[in-house]
Amino acid sequence: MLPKDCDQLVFLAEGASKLIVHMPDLSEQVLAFHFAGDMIYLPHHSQPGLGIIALEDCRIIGFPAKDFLEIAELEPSVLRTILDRSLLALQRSRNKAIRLGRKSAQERIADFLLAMADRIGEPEGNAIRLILPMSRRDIGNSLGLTIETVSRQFTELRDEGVVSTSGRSLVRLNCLGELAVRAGHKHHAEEPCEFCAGSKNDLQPVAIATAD
Amino acid sequence: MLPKDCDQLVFLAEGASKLIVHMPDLSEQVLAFHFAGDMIYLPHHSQPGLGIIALEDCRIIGFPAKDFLEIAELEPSVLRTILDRSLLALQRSRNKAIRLGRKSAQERIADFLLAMADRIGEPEGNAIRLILPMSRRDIGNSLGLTIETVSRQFTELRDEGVVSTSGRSLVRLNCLGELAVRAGHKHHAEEPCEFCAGSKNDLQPVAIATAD
DNA sequence: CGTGCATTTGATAGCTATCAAAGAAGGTGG
DNA sequence: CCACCTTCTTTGATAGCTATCAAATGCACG
Repeated sequence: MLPKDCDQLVFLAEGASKLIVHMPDLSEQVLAFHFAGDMIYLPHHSQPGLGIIALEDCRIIGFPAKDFLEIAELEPSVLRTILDRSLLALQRSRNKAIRLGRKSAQERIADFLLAMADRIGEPEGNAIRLILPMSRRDIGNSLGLTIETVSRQFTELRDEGVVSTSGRSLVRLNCLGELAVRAGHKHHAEEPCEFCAGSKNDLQPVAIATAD
Repeated sequence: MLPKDCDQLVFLAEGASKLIVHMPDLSEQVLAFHFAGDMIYLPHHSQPGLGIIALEDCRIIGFPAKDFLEIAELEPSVLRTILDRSLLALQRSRNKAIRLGRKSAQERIADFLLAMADRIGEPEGNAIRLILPMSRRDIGNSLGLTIETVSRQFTELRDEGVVSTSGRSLVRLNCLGELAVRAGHKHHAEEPCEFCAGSKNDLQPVAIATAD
């Protein structure tokens, strides 16, 4: 696909992808997920083994970084935009490092869901609807958890009504406040939503409409 | 110290520092260590709670990012330099995420020591001498480990002759190959050094000269 | 409707955090 | 220069969490 002999600047125009790195043990580690509008810098030269893998149909545009940046220097605003995007990527990477460094499995999953809600969530009343393009394996790989642990955390959140799921990819976040608590972002939800308040002890999770 | 009401660009001219973020539970998380020559971008605006803390006497220069970048746009090569530094920071952050995501305590410590060797190590024969400016607590905090686990891993590496220590801050990496194996970078050391070869089973670690 | 893969669920082992206490290291004041 | 004190580090014992192994269930696709 993309030439791998030099640094690449890739623009993801449409779709969703994962940025991965091949590990010495031949497995792969997910570094980040990317969505429409993202810019991805691939320093093949200083860090071999990087790769972008599509999670669904994508439209991407790639340039050799060297050439692109040389041209961009003629137009500082372009360079500035690339800088801003890189700084955003850095911020996301640091936030991820925090997740991985000192958070439990449930905190990582809750934090992940909130991060996805920010990026690809669609409001649905007081809740947020998510269509996750990545598998449980990818999620676990990205968060430093096994697929089984990811599944158990989803089950727990579902049993407690914080989220609802339908099929493999559709997730509805019923109570962002409670999720933020689970993610360790705050200590107590100020206003428990109807789902959390009711289903914490005994109620079954509400069925989720698959949309039309 | 530095104004915290707007994004800052900080240049560390001399010394060593840690970049931290204050967590909701009032504890702090170490995001990165920085050394002479590093550029650090502090997005106070989009991510409150960041801070730079000196680990030893430092000389630092800080600018409001907005003003600096406006001026830098007039000189593309400057902007380009800042971009390159940011991309380097991104790469380091991603590597750290890998460490935190799927590595054991020993792998994290070994990887950390190799990373420090690259940045502030001084060759000493076939070994590398490190003067660590940060405490065990900072190391653990940075790697997502407790201070006790860090200490246990140091002890193990010391008992096996891979490293020698003297006092709190002086560490000598006796066998980079073995350390790389411990870090999970490769599977077998091609040429075990004198220390590793001899002390793997029974020899005591060699005393380390404190240098004058 | 059957096949294959992803997910879920269950039981157990291993690793690291936590709790507790002893032992160095460095700094201070006598 | 030495005794003391504070802080950091090391060491030990235990509990908790997650990985691992194993098997069942569910979902998508042909």
